[in-house]
Amino acid sequence: MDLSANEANQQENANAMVKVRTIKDIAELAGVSTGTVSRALAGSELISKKTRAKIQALADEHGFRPNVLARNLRIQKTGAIGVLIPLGHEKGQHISDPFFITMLGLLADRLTEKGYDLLLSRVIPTDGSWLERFVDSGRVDGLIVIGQSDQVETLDKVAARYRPLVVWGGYTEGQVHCSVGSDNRKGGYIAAKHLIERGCNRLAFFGDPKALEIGQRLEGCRQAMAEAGLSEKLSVLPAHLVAEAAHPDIANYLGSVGERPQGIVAASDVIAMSALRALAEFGLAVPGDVHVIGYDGLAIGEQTVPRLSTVSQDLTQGAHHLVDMLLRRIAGEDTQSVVMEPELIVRMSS
Amino acid sequence: MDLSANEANQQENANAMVKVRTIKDIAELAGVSTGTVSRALAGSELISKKTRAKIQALADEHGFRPNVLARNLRIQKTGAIGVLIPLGHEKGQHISDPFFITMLGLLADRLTEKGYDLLLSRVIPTDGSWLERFVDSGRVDGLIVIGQSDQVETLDKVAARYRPLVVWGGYTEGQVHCSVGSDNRKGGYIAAKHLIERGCNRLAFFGDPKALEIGQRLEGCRQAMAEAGLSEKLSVLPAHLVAEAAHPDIANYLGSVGERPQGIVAASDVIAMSALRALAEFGLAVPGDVHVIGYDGLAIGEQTVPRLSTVSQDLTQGAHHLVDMLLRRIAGEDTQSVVMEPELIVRMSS
DNA sequence: TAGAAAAATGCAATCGATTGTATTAAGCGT
DNA sequence: ACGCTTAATACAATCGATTGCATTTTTCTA
Repeated sequence: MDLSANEANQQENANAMVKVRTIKDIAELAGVSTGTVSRALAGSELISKKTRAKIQALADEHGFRPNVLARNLRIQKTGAIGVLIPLGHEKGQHISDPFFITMLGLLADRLTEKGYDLLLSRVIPTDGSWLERFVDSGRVDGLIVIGQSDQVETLDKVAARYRPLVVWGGYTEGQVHCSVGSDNRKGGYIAAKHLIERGCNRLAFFGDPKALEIGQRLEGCRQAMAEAGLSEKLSVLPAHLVAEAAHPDIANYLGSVGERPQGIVAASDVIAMSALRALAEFGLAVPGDVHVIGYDGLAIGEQTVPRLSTVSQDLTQGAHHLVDMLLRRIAGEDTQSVVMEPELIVRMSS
Repeated sequence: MDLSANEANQQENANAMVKVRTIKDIAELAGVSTGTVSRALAGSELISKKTRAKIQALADEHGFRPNVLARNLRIQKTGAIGVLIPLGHEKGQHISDPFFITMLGLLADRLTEKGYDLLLSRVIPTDGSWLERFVDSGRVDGLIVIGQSDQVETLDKVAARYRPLVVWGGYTEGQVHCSVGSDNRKGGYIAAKHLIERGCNRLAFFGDPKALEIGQRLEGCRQAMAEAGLSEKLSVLPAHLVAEAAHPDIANYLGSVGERPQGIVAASDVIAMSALRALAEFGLAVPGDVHVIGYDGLAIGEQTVPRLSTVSQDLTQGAHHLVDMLLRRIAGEDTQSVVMEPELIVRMSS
C-alpha cells in the first residue's frame, strides 16, 4: 500500500467517521445545500436525477434518517394517532383488560396499515381537562377514545371544536361526538330472546347498568322479557367489569340467590367467563343447568369450556370504522356516528 | 349595563377570541417576551412572582398548552418510549395476540406511571433495517422490543451502538442486547417434572422449538424426562402460537396419535387453552384423562375450565424490569440482562 | 453564438419552543 | 441623589427539516 492509497484510505475512513445526523451533514458531504438534500430525499422532480441518486446513495451509505420531530414541526403533522382510554367509571381497571387490549391490538393493526403510529395513553379523568390537554399538545394528528366511561360531557365539549376525534361506545340521540359502536339495545334484546327461546323463564343480567352501553343492553333484555310476558323474572346483578372483581360478585350471588336463574345474560365476555367458572365451581352444568351468553365476541370466547355463546360486536370492523372515519375527519370530511348490527353467535354455552 | 361596561365586555371577548396557540400569543397578551413566558410557565425563579402568576393565569384562562413537538425538538427529548413487536417467525400473527397484548398493557401502565407515553409499532422485519429506522428517527427516547422473534442478530447489532434498548425474551450466553425474560429451561423443567410427579409417563410438548424461548423450554422438558428415565416418552408437536392455528394442529394430533399422552406441556397458555378445548371435544377429561400445563401465567388462565395450571413468568414484574432498566439506560447507567425465576402455578388442569 | 426558456440549485424564512447572554430596572448604602 | 450590586426581562441563536422565491446553470432556438 503506497502513500497515496493510504491517504485516500484515511480520507475515506474520515468520511465514514463523520457522524451523519442531520440533513446538513449530508449536504456538506455532497457539496450541495440542505434544501437540495431535502428535496432529493423526498424524490422531488425538481432535483436532477444524477444528484438525487448521489444524495440518496450517500444517505443510505451512512444510514441517515431524517429527524421526524423536526419534519413534523415544520409540516405540522405528526403521523401518530392518539388512543386514549379514560378509566373513569371503574377503579382499578387496567389497560390490561381483555376488551381494551383486543380493541387496541385491532386499532394498532389498522393504523399501522394506514401508515400511522399509535400513541397510547391511559388517563384517569380527574377533571375535565384530560382530553383538552391531549388535543392541544399537538402531539397527534387525531384521537381515538375507547369507551365513553362517564365522560360524555367532556367528549361532547371537545368534539364541538376539535374535529379529528372519534369514540368507541354507545350512541345516544343528540350526541355531539362521533361514535362507533354496536346497537346495544338490540344486542341485549337478541341475547335475552335467544335464552328465552332456549326455554329459560328466569334470567339474570350480570353487569352494572350505570355505564351507558351496559344500561342500553339491559334495556334490550327488559324488552325481550316483557314481550315474552316475563318482566318480573329478570334480576340484575351489577357485577364488576374486571374479571378478578367479577368472580366474587357472581359467586356470592349464586350462593345466596333463592330461585336460581335458568339463563344468564352477561354484559361482557369477561363477565361471562367469570360466570362460567363460578357455575363450574358450584357444580352446575352449562348449558344443562344454566344457559350463559356473553357480549363482545372476543376471541377468548372460542377457547372457553364450553365455548361461549355471545353477542358479537365485530370489533375488527369496529376498529376499521374508527380508523377510517378518523382519517376522513382529518381530511376535513364530516362523518356520522356508526351503529353496527350486533350478531348472535351461538356456540356451546346456551 | 352602561356603555363603558359594554366596551369592557367587548374588549374581554376580543381577548378571549384571539386564538392563543403559541407562546408568542401569550407573550403579546402579557406584554412580555416569549422567553419570559417560557420561563414563567416552567416556573423558573428567574421570573418575578408577579409576572409569573400573571402569565400562568393568562395561560390557563385561554387553555394554552405548549406545543410538545417544538419543545421536544429543542430539548432533544420526546417523552415517548417505542414498543416494537417484530412479527418475524410466524406469519399472520397479530398484535392482537393475548400475550403481546398483555405485555403491552402492563408496559403501558408502567410507562404511564413513569410519565412516558407509549408509541406502538408493529413491524414485519423484511430486511435488517426495521430497527435502525426506528432508532434513528429520533421519535422516541428509548425502545422496548417484545420478543426476539428470529431477529437476534439485528438486535445485537443495534444494541452495540444504541444504548436505550431493552428486549423481552430469552437470554443466551454472549448476547449483546439487554434482555428480560424468565429462565425458560428451568420453566420447561418445572412443568415436565410436575406432570411426571402427577404420574404421567408419556408427555407431549406442544410448541414450535424453532423460536428461541420455546426451544429452551423444550430442553428443560427433555432434561426432566431424562432424569426420570423417560427420555423416549416425550413427543413434540410443533403447534402454532396463534390460537386459531393451534387448534387444528392439536385436534389433528389427538385424532391420529397412537398412544395418547398422559400429560401435555404447552409452550404457551394460548396453546394450552386450545389443547383444553380440543381435549374436551374429544371427550377427554382434564386432568382425569390428560394433565395439561401451560406457560406464561396469563390472566385468562384463571378463567378457563378447568382453571389452567401454568408456569408463570410474572409478566407484571417483567414489565417493571423492562421499563425500569430502560430508564436507567436512558440515564446513562449500564444494566445486565435479567433472568427471572419461573414459578409453578398449580390450578385445576394438572 | 447571443439570448431566451427551462431546469437545477441556493438562500433564507419558518414551524414553536428553550436558553445563554446582554440589557434594563430596581434596590441599597452613603 | 449617585454609583453599584442584584433582580428581572429582552434578545437572538438554536433544534432539524421544509419550501417559496431568487439565482445560477444548462439547454435549446434562431
